[in-house]
Amino acid sequence: MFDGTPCHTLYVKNLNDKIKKIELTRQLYAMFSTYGMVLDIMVSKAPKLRGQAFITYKDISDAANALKRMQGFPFYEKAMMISFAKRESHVITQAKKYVPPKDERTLAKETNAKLAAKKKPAGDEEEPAATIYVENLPDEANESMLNLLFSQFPGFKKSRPIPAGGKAFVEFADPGAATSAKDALQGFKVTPDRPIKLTYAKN
DNA sequence: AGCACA
Repeated sequence: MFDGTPCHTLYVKNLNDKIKKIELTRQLYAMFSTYGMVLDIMVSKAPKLRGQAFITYKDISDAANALKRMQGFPFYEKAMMISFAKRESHVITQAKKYVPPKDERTLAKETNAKLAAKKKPAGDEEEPAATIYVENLPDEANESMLNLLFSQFPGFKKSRPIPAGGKAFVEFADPGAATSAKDALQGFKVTPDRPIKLTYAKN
C-alpha cells in the first residue's frame, strides 16, 4: 500500500511552509479533529521538517479515515500529501505498554509480605547506628585483633571486645562509616569456619 | 523532498 501500514499518526507533507507554526497547528487541528480524537500534532520549522506535520489520533480507524478524506486537500494553496507515519508516536507507544496482570499466587505473596511487614514494624529491621555489634568472634579475640580488622575503614574510632564472649562493639564516627564497614566485613571469616556477624548496636 | 516526539 502506497500510504504505508496503518498507524495512529498521519504524516502530512507539502504544507505551505510560510505559515507560522502556531497557526498551522491550529488549522490542522481544526480540520483533522473532525475525524476523531487527535492526541497530538507536531509541526517543526527545523530545516529537515519544514512543510511537514505529524498528526496523532487516539484511534487508528479515525486516522485511516482522515487520510482518505483529506488526501490532496488544498490547504493554503497547496495540496496536502498524506500517508501513515513510518513509526508510531511516543504518545502511542507509551500508552501501549502492556502490563501483565498479576496472577493469584503473586498477589497472595505480596499480601503476605505486607502483613508480615506490619506484624513486626521495627522488629528485625535494623536502625543504622554508629556502633556495630560483632558476633561469632573467636573467644580469644582481643582489641588489637579487632582494630586490625576494622581500622582499615574510614571513621573507625575504637573496638570494645566483650570479655570472653566472642562478641564486641566497634565504634565509628557516624552511621554511614559504620555501614560501609559492616557491609564490607559481613560474613568475613576470621578463622576458616567462623563467619562473623555484624549488626548495628541498639542504643 | 523531507519521518519527529521520549
